[in-house]
Amino acid sequence: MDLSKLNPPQREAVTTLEGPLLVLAGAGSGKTRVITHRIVHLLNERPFGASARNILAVTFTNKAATEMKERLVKMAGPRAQGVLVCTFHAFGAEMLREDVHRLGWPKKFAIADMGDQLSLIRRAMRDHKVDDRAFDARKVLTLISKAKNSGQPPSPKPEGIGDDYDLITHLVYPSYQLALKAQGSVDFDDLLVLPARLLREHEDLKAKYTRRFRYLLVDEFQDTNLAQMDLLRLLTGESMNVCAVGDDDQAIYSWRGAEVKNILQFDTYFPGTKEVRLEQNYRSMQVVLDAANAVIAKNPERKPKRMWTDRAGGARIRVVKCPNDEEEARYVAREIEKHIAHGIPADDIAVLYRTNGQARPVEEALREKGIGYEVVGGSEFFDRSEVKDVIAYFKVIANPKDEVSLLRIVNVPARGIGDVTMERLHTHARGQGVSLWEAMERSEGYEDLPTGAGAKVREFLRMIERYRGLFEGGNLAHVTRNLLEEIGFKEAARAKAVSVSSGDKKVKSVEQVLTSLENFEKREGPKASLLTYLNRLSLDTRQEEDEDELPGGNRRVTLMTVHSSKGLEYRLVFFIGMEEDLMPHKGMQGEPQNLEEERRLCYVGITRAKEHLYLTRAAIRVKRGKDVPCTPSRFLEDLPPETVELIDLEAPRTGAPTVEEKNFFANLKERFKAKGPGGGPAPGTPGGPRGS
DNA sequence: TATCAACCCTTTTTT
DNA sequence: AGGGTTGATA
Repeated sequence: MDLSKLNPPQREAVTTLEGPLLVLAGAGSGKTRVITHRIVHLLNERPFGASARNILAVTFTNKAATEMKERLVKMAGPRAQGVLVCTFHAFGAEMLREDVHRLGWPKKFAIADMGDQLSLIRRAMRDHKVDDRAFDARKVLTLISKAKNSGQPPSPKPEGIGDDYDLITHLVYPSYQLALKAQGSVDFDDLLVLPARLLREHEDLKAKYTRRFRYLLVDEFQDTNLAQMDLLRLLTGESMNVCAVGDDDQAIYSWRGAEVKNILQFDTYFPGTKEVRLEQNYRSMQVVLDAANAVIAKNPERKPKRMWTDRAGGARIRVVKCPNDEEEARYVAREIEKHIAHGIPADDIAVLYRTNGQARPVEEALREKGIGYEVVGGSEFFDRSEVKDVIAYFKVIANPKDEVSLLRIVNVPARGIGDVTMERLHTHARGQGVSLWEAMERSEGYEDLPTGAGAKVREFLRMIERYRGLFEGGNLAHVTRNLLEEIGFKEAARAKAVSVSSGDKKVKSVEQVLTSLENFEKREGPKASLLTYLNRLSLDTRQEEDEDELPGGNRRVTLMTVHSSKGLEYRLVFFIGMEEDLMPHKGMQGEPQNLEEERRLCYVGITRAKEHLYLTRAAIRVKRGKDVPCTPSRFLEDLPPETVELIDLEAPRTGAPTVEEKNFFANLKERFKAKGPGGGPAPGTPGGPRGS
């Protein structure tokens, strides 16, 4: 490996192998390069005989993990296969897979998704006589998650209770945790908390893991939370060979409990930390970097740093005002078409937005033009009710104690087992202290149950048990097909639909589940089971790529939230919806820290661009089916005028610009004039707005 | 117990 | 706009 291609601080980060190391890596400073080179360097140097399996690299997403692993293998060959690259959560799941029984969970535990969590919380609320409609279960979930991540055990703590939600949380948290355990499940937070407990309470495990993982690397360290830090410290052990890479300016997950503190106080957790700063940006042109720096500079309390680049100049940033969100999308599609014609490959183009809902119009506009695209994240597929139903069948078959899923499917398709019946069974289950499933098994003796209802319940039970046996033999997709056929699932789904086309869509999504299951079996081979499939599903939200042939080869434009774009880069970036209440998002403006995080989010979005950047906004946007006038994002006003080219798409047929908008543009134009215009778009780039 | 119409609220971001 | 829930009716 050629270390001379690295700049001095990069080289230092790569070659400092022993002891704690904190790499403060600004946007585009070659962070990933440092991590991969460092791992390859470890493989080459073999300090104290260390080999690939002594290295653990933790990334933020599964996507990042896969990509890093691929890169490593490319750089270092097959010996890099032994390096473990994964997310904290995936790592935790792996640890639990082996040893969670020591904490009283079954070896075959399931991972509860957010829907499961909310159902359990709602039921716990009802058990505590809390109206689950008057109080938002999601808020309770957030509070429980915060409690877990800050190390609070599930015991009610009378002091420190503030408002109603605090009280409810203290009531509900223990019941929730008990219910979770009773159905043999763990939630996302448990994937971090329970492994830490294993290491803390079991010396042999601590020895096993610290001996195995002697070199730890953590990417995106600014977005780790307390539980992750805790786990990291336990894994690090005495050696403290830990390398954390991050950028406090890109901390955008505080809402999930991430603590920038982890980066700012790294040295107190790991005494003797060596700090390396990477301040040269290799990614973006000067213009883009100037804009990004101007936006982030307004945040107080950052680690001082100055990003610079030697890539002078660049195309001005297009700040585009569009009449409405639909026009915005069509403008984006038109420009993408032009840039592709000018030689920028589609897979070097990204459209970024604050909320997943903004993807819709863009998708439509791109489809209209026949431009291939891929939507990252946005679990739309797994949110469809028929998909959830099929998954719920899997969950019940894999784990009969999963009450949430059982209740979901017991009457889907309708088989005459209604709410009344299930309610009665539930009462019996409670009374006898058994699971709902067991109550169903014993239902023959229940007097309040009509014989017809009881018979149907037991018939359902036998059917599920029969399929449990069939699934044991592998052939998951095939068995699933039989199951769905037997219960008439597709027909029922189609019948439930409001229209023919939506019925077709439902059937198609069911078929997609089958395809995904088939692919999973192909990848995993004989060790594929329903449980491993379900666990992979909850840990890795990536959708399968469909293999459709596209006009422009298989290169696609990427559509995603700014959050998902962290760590990625594109030659051409569209950051859409640059409006107040969207970017920064509504409700994020009260607390100053929230606004600061929105600003960092904006910074992250801007710094994804290597060459061309568009910041678009709509004067009118459809929100919940209503036209809402929108004012420009305050962040636009922070852009240095000399980096900006203002474009105002023709006024719409309806809706004149608001006074604020007029003022804003007048203002920016004045500043623009004062600084002196720098001419039109840079050579070789497509022109401004033109009608279609 | 199933079905249909009226009403409701949603929306931040993700492992 | 869209899906989910509630309440009246078969």
